[in-house]
Amino acid sequence: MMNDMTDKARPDCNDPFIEALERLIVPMGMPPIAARMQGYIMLCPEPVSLDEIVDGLRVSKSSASVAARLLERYGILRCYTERGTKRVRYGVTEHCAGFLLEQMRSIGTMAALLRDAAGARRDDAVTARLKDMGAFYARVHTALEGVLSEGD
Amino acid sequence: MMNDMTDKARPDCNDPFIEALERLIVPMGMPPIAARMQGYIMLCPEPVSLDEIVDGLRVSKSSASVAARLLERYGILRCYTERGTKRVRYGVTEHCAGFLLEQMRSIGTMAALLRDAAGARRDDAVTARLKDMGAFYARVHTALEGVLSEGD
DNA sequence: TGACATATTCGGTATTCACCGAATATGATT
DNA sequence: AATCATATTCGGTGAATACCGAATATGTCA
Repeated sequence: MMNDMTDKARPDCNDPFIEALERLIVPMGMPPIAARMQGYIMLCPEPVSLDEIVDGLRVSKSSASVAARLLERYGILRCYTERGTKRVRYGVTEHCAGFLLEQMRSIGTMAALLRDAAGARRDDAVTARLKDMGAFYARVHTALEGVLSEGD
Repeated sequence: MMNDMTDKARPDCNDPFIEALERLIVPMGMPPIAARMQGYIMLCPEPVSLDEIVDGLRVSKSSASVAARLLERYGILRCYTERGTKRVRYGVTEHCAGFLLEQMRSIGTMAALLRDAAGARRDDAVTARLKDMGAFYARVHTALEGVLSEGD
């Protein structure tokens, strides 16, 4: 039975790391509460319950629930359940790799879009440019794949 | 004196590439008109004027101006001026590298945030985790730097 | 300097997003 | 099946974003 965190181990919701992470990933499309939650849970030594997140971040239960589900879907958080209770806890995945996987995925998608667009074009200069870009993005995608699989 | 594009060479604003690119980068925080403009200009053989963009994408002149400036700031478009006229034209940069540079930059920033946060932590398990993550993100950043400089 | 062409800024408006608390759904136990 | 604890969904509301057209700024030429 995991204990709730003592006040000493509980992150401060105004921690500079949380604020900096929010400034980094919110402009990238991450909703604000999800961003802060990611930062908060990254600073927690153990997985935390929704109620602890609610207390720690001072947000509504429903907002916490929605954000946690989103982060789980992105591979940033992992959900832990427990026999005998409906309560769940969320902890960070290894490396919060969701952040990197999402970027790798978008680069791979871009490479595919460019390759498809090159196949559809009729102007030679545009076709050549799209092919060149597509190959470049594919190279970057392959490199990312390599370094991300080494990290396992 | 560059001629305006003929109808044959002018991209269709409903081109599948433009729509797919919009679906990819708008959720990443790119404003919709800027996303469509990027796709449109990537399909143009030559740099295009704001009026051509307005006609091609069916948006207001002011929206086109704001979006073009934003894409220029992101390193995705390049602005071409011409003696004797105030008119400007926008064309894509090499590889639209702004997309990749921005991702590399965010990974580098993440590595730095983690390193700083590890230095500030007092719980050993959290410190170790942040250090490990920071090193991982730094490795990915370095690999991206490598492959992006080869692309030049 | 004035006229004109062009880009940019500004304020208004509609739409979307973000967040909340209430209502509802769900899981566990007796 | 009833009860309770917990998570999730839903609808309302305010804030932020997106886009427009008018107003303004800016560059060029005579």
